[in-house]
Amino acid sequence: MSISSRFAVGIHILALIDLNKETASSSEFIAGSVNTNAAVIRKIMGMLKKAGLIEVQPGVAGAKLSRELSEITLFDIYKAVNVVEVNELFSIHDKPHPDCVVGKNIQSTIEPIFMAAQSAMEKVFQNLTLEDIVKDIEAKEQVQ
Amino acid sequence: MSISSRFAVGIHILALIDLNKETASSSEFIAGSVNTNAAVIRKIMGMLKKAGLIEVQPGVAGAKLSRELSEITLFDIYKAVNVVEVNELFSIHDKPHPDCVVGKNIQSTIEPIFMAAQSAMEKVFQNLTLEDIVKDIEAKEQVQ
DNA sequence: ATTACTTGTAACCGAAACAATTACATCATG
DNA sequence: CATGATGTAATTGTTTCGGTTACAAGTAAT
Repeated sequence: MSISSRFAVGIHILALIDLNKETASSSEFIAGSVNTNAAVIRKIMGMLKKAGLIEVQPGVAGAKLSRELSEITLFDIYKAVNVVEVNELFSIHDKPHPDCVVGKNIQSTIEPIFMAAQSAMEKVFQNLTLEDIVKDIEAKEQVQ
Repeated sequence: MSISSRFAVGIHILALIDLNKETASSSEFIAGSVNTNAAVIRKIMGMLKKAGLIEVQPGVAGAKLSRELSEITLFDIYKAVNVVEVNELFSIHDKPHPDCVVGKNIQSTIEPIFMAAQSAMEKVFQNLTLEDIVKDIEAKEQVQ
C-alpha cells in the first residue's frame, strides 16, 4: 500500500511553475522534468485547477499560481489531488458480528483512533507551504 | 487508496482472544466475529505469531497473548501485519529530470517531509495499547 | 491407530487503483 | 487556416486486496 505519487507530482508541478515563471510551463515541459507522460501532467493540473490553486487556459501554454507561495499549503495540494479520502486512510472490516462483544463495539472503538492518526499525518502538511518547498530547493541550488 | 484492513482485523483478533480467554478462540470462531473466512484469520494470526504477539500451536485450537495487554501497543500490531513499509507511505515519482532545478532537488526536499508525516501518524499508535482498546470495549458493554 | 478437528500454506479469482499511453475534440494565436 | 496547446476519454499492464478452496500436517480423544 502506498499513497499515490500524484501528491509528490502535484508539489513538483507547482514548484516548477513558480521557479520557471519567466517562461511558460507547458504540460510537455513539465512532463519532461517529472519524467512522465504529458497527459498525466494535464490530468493532475486539472485537479489543481479545479481546487483553485492554478489558472490555466485551454489552448494556451503555461499556468500561473492563483495565490502566493506562502498561501498554498501542502495540505491544499494533498486535498486537491485526492489521494486520501476524508476519514478513509485506514480500512475497517465491515459487518463484524453484532452478537459478539468485540464485533459489536470494535468499529466505534477503532474509528476515532484511525481518525486521530490520519489527522496527525495531515497536520504536518497543513503546517508547510509551497514557499518552504521552493526555498529549500533554492537553498540546495545555492550550495552547488 | 486505503491501508489494508489487516490492521483493524489484527486489533479485533487480539482483543477477542483476550476477552474470550476462558474458552479457546479457534480461527473459525474468530472468523465468525470478524465476518470473514477462517483462512484470512489464520493468515493474519500467522503474522501476529511471527511478530511474537501471540502463541499458537499447530493443530490445537486457540491462541494466547504473549504479553500483557498494556505491553502490546497498536504500533506493534501495525508493524506485525505489515500494512505500510518503513518510509513508504507516500510514493514519490522516480527519475525526475536531473537537468532541471526542480527535478534535481525535489526528492530530497520532499522525502523528509513525507517521513515526518508518516511518523506523526505512527506515533498515535505507539501511544495506545491493547489495554486501551479492551477497556473501551468493556466500558461500552457496561452501558448497555 | 483411527477419527475428528485444528493450524499452516499455497494457489487461484475478481475487483480496484495506479501510472502510462494513445487518441482526439476543443481552443488560442499568428 | 495552420500550428500547437489544453481537456478528457479509453485502453493497457501491473500490483494489491480480500475471499475462497484445497490440502498437508499436527493434536487429542476414543
